[in-house]
Amino acid sequence: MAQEGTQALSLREIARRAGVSHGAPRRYFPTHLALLSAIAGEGFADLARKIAEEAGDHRAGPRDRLMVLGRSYLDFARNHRGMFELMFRHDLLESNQLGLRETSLPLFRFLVDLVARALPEPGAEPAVVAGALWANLHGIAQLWGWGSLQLATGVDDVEPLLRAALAAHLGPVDR
Amino acid sequence: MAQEGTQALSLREIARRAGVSHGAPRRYFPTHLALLSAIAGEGFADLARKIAEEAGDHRAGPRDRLMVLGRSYLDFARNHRGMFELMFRHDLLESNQLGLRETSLPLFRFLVDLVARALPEPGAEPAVVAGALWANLHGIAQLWGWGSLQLATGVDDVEPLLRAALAAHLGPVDR
DNA sequence: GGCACGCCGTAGACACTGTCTACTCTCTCT
DNA sequence: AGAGAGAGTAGACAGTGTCTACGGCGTGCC
Repeated sequence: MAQEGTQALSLREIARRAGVSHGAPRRYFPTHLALLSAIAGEGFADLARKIAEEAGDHRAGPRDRLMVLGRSYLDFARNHRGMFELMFRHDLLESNQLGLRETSLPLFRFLVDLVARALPEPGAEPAVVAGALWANLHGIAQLWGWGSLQLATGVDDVEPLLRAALAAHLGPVDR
Repeated sequence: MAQEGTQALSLREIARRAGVSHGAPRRYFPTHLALLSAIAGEGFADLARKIAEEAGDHRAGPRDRLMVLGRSYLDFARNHRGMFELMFRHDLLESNQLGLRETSLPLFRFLVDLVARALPEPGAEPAVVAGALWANLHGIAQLWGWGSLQLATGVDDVEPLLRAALAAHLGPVDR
């Protein structure tokens, strides 16, 4: 159900699985895009929950928690490919139904907070570093998801890339 | 024409614009996906050409050329949004028609080469660093493209993010 | 108690889409 | 001249998202 391809998301197919007629969803979602946006919103909520669970351990250091966060992000992208792709479909974010774009803000603030505490020198702007780090995670998730990175780098495990990304943005681990 | 949305890419619409009947494209491309793959292939060729032009100046240092490369990548993503999205559509790369995935390999090799020469210490694996850097560029392009990064970081210019990404993966600029 | 009114779902129409197939036209080669 | 291949047309088919008319159903009001 998590990765059945985009044809399983047709309005009529969704209605069919719900056991209702093809016109029924229209009572609740004015358009197909609105329905998909709602589903994507659920995805963002799931991701936030998962990350809060796994990276929420306050006893661990910020650097370790960022590592866990990154792994959670990549895991989510891999294990829920269809959902991940749906969440970042540009036509959904473009129309911005249900404030979908804002949905990722709390998650980002969590990231900024961790980055601010993990940064070695207080000179760098945490929001910018966090933005660059998020972009890096996201890019790895995307490119890895469709095999480009494996093909290009010859690596078959995503861990070294994650490690490299964190070391790059937060400085080497030994300090 | 570069950003008219996905509905302009319907098989029948393409045929209409070409002034032929809806069945004609089928002579050359067995399926809609194959046609889109061919278009995406053109996109990769364009991007490679643009980058070779702009970052191909051998007199400049590798670090500066990487900066130019990054800017080219982000420019391309911004100025050809529809094409950029098409190029990295997972269903195209999945089906891998016309070896679409391999199309980006020369470009990546170019990147690895530059990274290898720009890296401060020879200890790091250039392919991994290049992969992480590519992912970072790609992530910035994506997230920036739909406004999430602007919203999250409060920045309205990509340049600081690009600078941060390069500094992160290649070390600070003053060395 | 009768009844109007929302809410919810159904079913059909409409204009699309991608694919498949039968058909025509035109050019080339023998 | 005639056959065959290549290229394009046009119609059918199942499927899609949206729109509209219609039918139950319960609730509140007089």
